[in-house]
Amino acid sequence: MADLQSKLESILRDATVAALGDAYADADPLVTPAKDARFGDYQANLAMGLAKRAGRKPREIAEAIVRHLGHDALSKADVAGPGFINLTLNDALLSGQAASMLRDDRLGVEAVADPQTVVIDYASPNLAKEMHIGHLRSTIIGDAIARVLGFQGQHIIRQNHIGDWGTQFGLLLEHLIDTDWQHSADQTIGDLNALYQEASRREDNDADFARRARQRVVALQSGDEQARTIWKLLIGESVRHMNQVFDRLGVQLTDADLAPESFYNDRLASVVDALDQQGLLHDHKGAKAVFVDGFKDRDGNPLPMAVRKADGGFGYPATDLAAVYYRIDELHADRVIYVVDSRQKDHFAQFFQVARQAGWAGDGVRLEHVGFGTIMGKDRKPFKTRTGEIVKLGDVLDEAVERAAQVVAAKNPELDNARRDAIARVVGIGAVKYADLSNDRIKDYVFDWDRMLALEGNTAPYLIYAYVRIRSIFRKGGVDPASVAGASVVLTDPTERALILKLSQLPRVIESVADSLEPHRLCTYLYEVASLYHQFNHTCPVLKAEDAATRDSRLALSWLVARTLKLGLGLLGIGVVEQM
RNA sequence: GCACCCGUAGCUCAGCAGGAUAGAGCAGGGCUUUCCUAAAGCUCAGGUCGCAGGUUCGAAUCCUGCCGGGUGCACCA
Repeated sequence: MADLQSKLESILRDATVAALGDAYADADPLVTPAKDARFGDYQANLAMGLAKRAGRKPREIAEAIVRHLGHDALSKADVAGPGFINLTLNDALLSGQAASMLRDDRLGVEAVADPQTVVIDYASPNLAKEMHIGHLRSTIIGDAIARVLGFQGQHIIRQNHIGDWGTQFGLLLEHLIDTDWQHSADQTIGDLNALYQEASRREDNDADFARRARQRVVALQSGDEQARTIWKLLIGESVRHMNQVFDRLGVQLTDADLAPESFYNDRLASVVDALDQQGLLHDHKGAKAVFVDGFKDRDGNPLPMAVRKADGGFGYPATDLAAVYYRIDELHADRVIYVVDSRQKDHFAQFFQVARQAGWAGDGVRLEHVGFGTIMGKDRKPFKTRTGEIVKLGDVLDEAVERAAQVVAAKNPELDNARRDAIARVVGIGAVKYADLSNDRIKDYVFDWDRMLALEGNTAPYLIYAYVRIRSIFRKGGVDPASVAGASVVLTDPTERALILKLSQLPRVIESVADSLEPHRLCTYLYEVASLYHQFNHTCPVLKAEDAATRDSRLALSWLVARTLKLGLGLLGIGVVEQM
């Protein structure tokens, strides 16, 4: 099922060739949804651009193309302004489009013909510390991207590149061994957090401790039994905690997706050797480093990327290089996506270039850093608690659910506690995620409870409410959605036309999110759908429609909206509820 | 110092592979409920799209230079 815009593009292309000749077969018809309903449904903007090439006036070209349109999909096509071609679709075509979307469980979004293998590296917290607000964005943006690409039919490989191997473990291990720590079953991540803070403090104040901690890392990485035993306990507890947070967030990451730094330990040497053999390694103050064109340090000297430190240990670039090699060579990635804070932009640019220079990433492989900005407090500084501490992710989720429960209780006091709390979990978590995803990811955004839980505007509660309203209609009317799925959609009101046009744009939106890796585009779209539905709802009675055919048509249209919202929110990792 | 990102209405944000009078929510003024949840809808007011050049038939959108704000430039990830 081709989407409307594709159909129009093909119609316009044919007309352009008919009007101007075969030489114009490659001209992009520049079809876009009309900016204003007064202009029609779609517009084609190619005439102005072709004027110079064809040596004719733009309006003349537009008129020639329109004369050759003569297609029964269009009820109207005319030329306006400097040469815009305004197109109005036949009602029958729109009805047909609605009917075929109703029949299609993918709502008109075709699976890609040639699926790619896409590796997505996201969440990737450092272990041994409790998850905090800084982990939110990577986790949910990455998850949304994985869902969207997965829905397209791409082969998705999630990689949670947890930091389980770095210096923080040296500190923690040394401290625990020092204090004769005994593991017990009821220890939690909170205890680990406290222990880590103690260890950090000692590092700052005790040079000997710091030295021993560094040695402990070496011991761990070379397989020392005592270190390994304690390390496994720490990792186990950290992963358990991480999974709890993922579970609450509704993130699709499991232990099967774990790709810890430690996993690459045995591969580091060979990766570094490979670079050496290609002559890419150079000495830098005793360390082995790669120098990448275009990167300079503060003094303007070439910037080294140390893959092997002077003490023989491997730097984090070595791990990243080993990982990208593994992902391309063994996982056969066509596309590797890193969802990481935009502050690491230079680092990614650097090692992507190394991967290309080393010949690991050929022309067919896309390496992409999906950067994102910082979550700010109302003071426009990085979001902290009132006392200036890092905000724990668990606390944020608790508060979100609590606040959502209050909002729901205020609006719908009849709900019993259990039901209200279940709704609050979906709405509260959804609100946090949506507030994040609906912003252009590259920008910083201000974390604001009131705004994210507001019932109006571009928020999760507004979208979920639109869904709830539709479910309520079906409930009150005692209508089984399956019974209207085959109904023919008739157009009686402009809002119905606007809705169908909007709904039919879903495939384009998905495509644009998949390409730009910007989930906020989907948010904007869903908000427009919900907003149009409320307008439709205001002017068009559904259950009390004038006749049975209109009623069924409107029920069918409502059902299509509900499915679009549910699917779209689902692709963002946000759930819906049946009532609220 | 060098590099990158951001700068759109009072506030929070869309729009930026160029297209018609720049959109939304909040806040402010006014209105709509015999009708499925008024958690809605309609409407008025509000903008030198940071500034200045350039490219173009056409620039918030592309290019250059400034001015603000932020970030990065480790043998830490």
